Amino acid sequence: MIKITFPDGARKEFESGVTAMDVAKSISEGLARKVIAANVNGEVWDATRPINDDANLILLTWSDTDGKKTFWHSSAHLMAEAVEATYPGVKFWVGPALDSGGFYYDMDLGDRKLSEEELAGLEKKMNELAKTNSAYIRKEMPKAEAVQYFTEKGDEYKLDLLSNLEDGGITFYTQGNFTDLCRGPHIPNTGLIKAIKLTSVAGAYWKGDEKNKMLTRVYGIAFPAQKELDEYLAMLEEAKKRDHRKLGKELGIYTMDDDVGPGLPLWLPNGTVIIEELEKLAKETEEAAEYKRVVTPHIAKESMYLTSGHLPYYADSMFPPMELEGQKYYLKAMNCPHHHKIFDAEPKSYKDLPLRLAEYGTCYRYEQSGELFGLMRVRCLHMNDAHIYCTEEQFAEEFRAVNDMYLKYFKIFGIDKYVMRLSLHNPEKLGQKYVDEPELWIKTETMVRKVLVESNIPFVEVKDEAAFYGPKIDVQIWSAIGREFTLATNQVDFNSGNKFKLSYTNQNNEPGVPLIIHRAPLGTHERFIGFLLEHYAGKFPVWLAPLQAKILPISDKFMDYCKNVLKQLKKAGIRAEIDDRNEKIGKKIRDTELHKVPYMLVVGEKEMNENKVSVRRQGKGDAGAKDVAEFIAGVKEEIENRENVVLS
RNA sequence: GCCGUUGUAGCUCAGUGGUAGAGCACUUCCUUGGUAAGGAAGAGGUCGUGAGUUCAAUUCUCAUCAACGGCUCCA
Repeated sequence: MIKITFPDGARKEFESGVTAMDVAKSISEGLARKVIAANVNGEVWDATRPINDDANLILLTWSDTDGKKTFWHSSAHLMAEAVEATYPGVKFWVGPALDSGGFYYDMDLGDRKLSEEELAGLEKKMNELAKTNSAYIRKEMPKAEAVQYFTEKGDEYKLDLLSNLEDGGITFYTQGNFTDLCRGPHIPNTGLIKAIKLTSVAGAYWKGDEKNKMLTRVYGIAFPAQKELDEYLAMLEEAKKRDHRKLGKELGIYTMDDDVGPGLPLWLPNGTVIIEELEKLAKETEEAAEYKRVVTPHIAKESMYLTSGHLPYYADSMFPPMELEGQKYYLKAMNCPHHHKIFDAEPKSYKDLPLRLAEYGTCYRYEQSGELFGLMRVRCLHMNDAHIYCTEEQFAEEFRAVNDMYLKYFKIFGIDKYVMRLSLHNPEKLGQKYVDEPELWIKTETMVRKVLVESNIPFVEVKDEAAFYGPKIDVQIWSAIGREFTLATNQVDFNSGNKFKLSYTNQNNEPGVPLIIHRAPLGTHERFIGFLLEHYAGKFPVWLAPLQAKILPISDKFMDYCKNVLKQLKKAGIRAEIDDRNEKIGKKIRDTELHKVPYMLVVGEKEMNENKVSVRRQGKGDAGAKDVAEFIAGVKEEIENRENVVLS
């Protein structure tokens, strides 16, 4: 007999070799039907795998994350079975569950191409196979035997997987006619998979290396009930409505034009208003933090990028040079070298430090064509850039001040769904991807970590993600459709000072090399506004809204009064317009609502006689009549405070 | 850059081997209407671009450009 301990601390005795499923059945049939896997002593196991020793047991169902992931991984196997049945000879690589939901399987279909139309056929086959209620059967196999099996099969992919596995504990899973090398675990049987949707087919490099062969990747999602699939698909539809590319078009924020070029957004008047409000915020904030503004050209000679070290290593990400007077000029992909030159323009003393140079600099990056993505990934970008030149002693405080600036901004915008990522170097790549200064790396990484810890900022550490000149903190956010982006960045640079021979005279009249902080708390106009569009679902707070109030006359009899109200609003600095179309009030309200204008001011005879406006807040309906002056005072305050009223 | 998909009016989308259609938006007229679509008429597209097949191409084929879903990349 063995003792099984449950999460609530209860203990119960069972025969050795009992399975989680048996345990579940001993509790109730209903529970047993729901169990899809088990957590045994902290490891996720098949619910059907015998437990031979005393163990802590958690029964996993669909409501557990590990339950869902097991379910999706088993769904990937089911898909592989359907693929193998449909396209014999296919070879499989890996088929994991995704943290974001669903699964994929990478496969080599030889010369065959898989089109999206064929996914429906595969789905149908999967549904048939699911209904056979085939059990997922686990089998351990010695490595030699496994190698022989795949050698005979001619499956170089699984042999590659095996080459990295230790003998012992190598397992295979079989359901129906499909057998796969797999560490598991799996759900008890295919019958649990009730609703399947194969979402897309894509290419994916083998092992994620672009030098390798491109495999075919099929993405899918599955659920234990049709209703959940329907809800999932509805959620995707909702997410699409938030997509900044759709909202950007609907709200007249930006446009792209074939003649201008890919990744080169044209900012429409509405988008430009937002840019100017953001710049105003940044300038106010930076002024208060004693930054100095600078302006630099969009191009520079090759020699500067040789100095900076960007050439030749990053030439691929820069637009090719233009040649003039026997010199090569590059469009700038970053502002730092220009700022370093400004630092270097006059001799510096320690009394000049920290020196903080800020610029909304225009950069051009030759992003690969397949990478462009609305406003989030573009080839022309405006960074909320600044470089802080400081001494080692000043560094921690400066770095902390930059972090505080981030947090202040995030509060203004109500940004709370993000991850701070501390990006560290990889010692194995010193001298290649990273500047070969092992001690400096450790030293600065420790400093940065300390600032984060002391500021009580939750963060994750990621190795091999640093900039080539130093560690950095990135703020990761997700687009409406789930793509991850770096919104803001705060980077340490202990290298460029030397490269540019930057120096200052210290208290002892000796030369010192400044440390540099690269920071962009608002990222770029492009990405930040793309993000804000999705964050607010287009319903900008009043201070950012391109149009803040729209005056809606009941009929044109009240036009003179409307013009008078408009004049007062404009005088108060409120962005306002009159809807002077020959339409009924319901139509005017509907159109203004759809354009997500924060305030609608309905004006008719009553309002005209009382010198009032009937206020309607976007998304909230009629808020009653107010004196014009009272309304203006309220809105002005809302704007000046940059109130972050988020409407549902 | 790579794999797959798509490209018809300002927007969303039908459609066809015999030189195109809807809704919304737009213009004009009627209506002067009180909190999410009043009515009528009109204008608007050489069907992404180039080439090929054909008596005939928006439709079929190829190339190219762009967008979309991924992969890789993101100093």
